[in-house]
Amino acid sequence: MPERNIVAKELAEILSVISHPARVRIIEELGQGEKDVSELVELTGLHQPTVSQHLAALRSRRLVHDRREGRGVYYSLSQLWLADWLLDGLKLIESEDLNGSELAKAAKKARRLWSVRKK
Amino acid sequence: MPERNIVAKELAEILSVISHPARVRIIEELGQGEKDVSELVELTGLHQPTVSQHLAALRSRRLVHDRREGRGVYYSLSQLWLADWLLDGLKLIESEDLNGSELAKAAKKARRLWSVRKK
DNA sequence: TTCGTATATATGAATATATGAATGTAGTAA
DNA sequence: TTACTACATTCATATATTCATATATACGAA
Repeated sequence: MPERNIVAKELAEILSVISHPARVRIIEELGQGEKDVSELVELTGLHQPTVSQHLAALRSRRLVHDRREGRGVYYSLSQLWLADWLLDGLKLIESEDLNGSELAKAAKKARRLWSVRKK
Repeated sequence: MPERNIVAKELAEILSVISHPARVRIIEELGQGEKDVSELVELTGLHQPTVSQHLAALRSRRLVHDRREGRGVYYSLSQLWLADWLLDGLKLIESEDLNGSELAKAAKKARRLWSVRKK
């Protein structure tokens, strides 16, 4: 079944672009709406070049889209549901150690925080 | 927001366990139901030690559960919806290059194949 | 043009991950 | 016990990622 292997490989590649703490954070922040690099730097507490590098990785897979306006470059999710899909994945953490571990609680809280889409 | 960072890190860690072609395949195969190592070796065409290593990775995050019966060790998904969730992620491929590229077509086909849960 | 701000890219050292070969262990049958 | 089958682990090597620093580019204002 070479077809399944090809698709599995592609999917794995996309997932590995996503599977980095900084990139998860960026995706969730962008789930709240378009932001420019400075905002993302501030929100994540990372160095600007680091943020740019992660954005480049996300861009390379077209997970995000960029738009230049004036001095800033504004990023948004190519598909807004990506953030929601990721949030659903949080359930993996929530039930991982079954009974309300600290981590599971944090995950629930984060899911609540992030799933509110601010206007 | 240290809470978000902790959760993002955890989620990223789980995603990186998943984000390997062999592990995606294994998860999807297990989405069809419990299988022992030999079956997985045959289905994926990988060497047995390789399959065992990937299973160990998935086990370490409790994404799969193992059960010994006679000679074989049977694996199953800790949460069946994990396979479905992953399949939803395939939409990322399907829409990535917009108009029906070969890859997008393959992804659609794979999603059909895998989303049928055999009895 | 020059200056300042915002963002991107290049480099290199540290670290992490993957792969394949060899070996180890657990159970079954005789 | 021995031999066989099924599976797991270890280790060495190869390869890839990551982060910080330095440098480059793009644009607006003056």
